[in-house]
Amino acid sequence: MRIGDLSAATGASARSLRYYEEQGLLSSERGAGGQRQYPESAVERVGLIRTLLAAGLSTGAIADVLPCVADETIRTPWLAGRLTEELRRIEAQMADLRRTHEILAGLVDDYTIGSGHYN
Amino acid sequence: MRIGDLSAATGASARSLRYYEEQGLLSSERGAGGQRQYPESAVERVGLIRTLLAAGLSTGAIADVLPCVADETIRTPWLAGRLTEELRRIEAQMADLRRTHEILAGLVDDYTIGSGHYN
DNA sequence: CTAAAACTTGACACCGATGTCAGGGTCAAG
DNA sequence: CTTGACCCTGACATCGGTGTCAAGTTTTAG
Repeated sequence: MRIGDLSAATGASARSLRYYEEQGLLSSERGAGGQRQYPESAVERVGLIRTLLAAGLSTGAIADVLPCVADETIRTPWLAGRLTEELRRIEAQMADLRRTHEILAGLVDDYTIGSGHYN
Repeated sequence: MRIGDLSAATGASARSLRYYEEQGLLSSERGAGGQRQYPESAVERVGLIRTLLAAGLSTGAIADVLPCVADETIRTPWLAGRLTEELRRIEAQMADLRRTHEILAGLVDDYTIGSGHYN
């Protein structure tokens, strides 16, 4: 498939797909005219990339982690450390979100109760 | 207290504190020489601002929500909508984080098991 | 009084993923 | 062949919170 097809299949813009390749997250064959050619499996890979991006991982972090996902035999101690580092970041971020969620949810509850009973 | 004290007390840089004021999140009295003067309560307020920022709320969103936190009588339907909007954003973000957390945690487990039993 | 420390405003720089535009190739259908 | 859709590279713009530097004012300690 060409870049437009992959874009349509994943929701990522062609710009983003080229960027992922530039950052080493995605590879492509080039046809005669120099146009990118992707295997079907690229759809899944882009999905994974987007998932990781959505969780706040940088392209650099993803570049570190992706080989590990692709080839399970690549398991260096360094990589394990890298993974747990990102896990800690995610856990911290979730804690931040929970705190704010509680605050805002509390306000909404007050509002609902207040408007229902007192306003 | 002056800006340096507030900075020390909250961990926010003086630059950030001025920025928060510029964005309408924080107010200050000005002394004779034009220097900012904060009440003790500012410490807590800055803490709240930072919590909300850490959860990914923009200064604009915080500006919308803060009056509501400060004065509980301010409860317009619009504000309730604004709050739930942010709540949904936060929930979506937590879902993204959970997905990635599972992926990465799975890899770490594989690594641990693998190194323990097979490597 | 003086020097250092703290403050003021204003401006510019950064990061990182993405948008967008320009100028030029490629490909498929008529 | 031609035309329109698609693709290529390269470059510059964007956003938002923060860092940082500059030049000038205020406060505080000696």
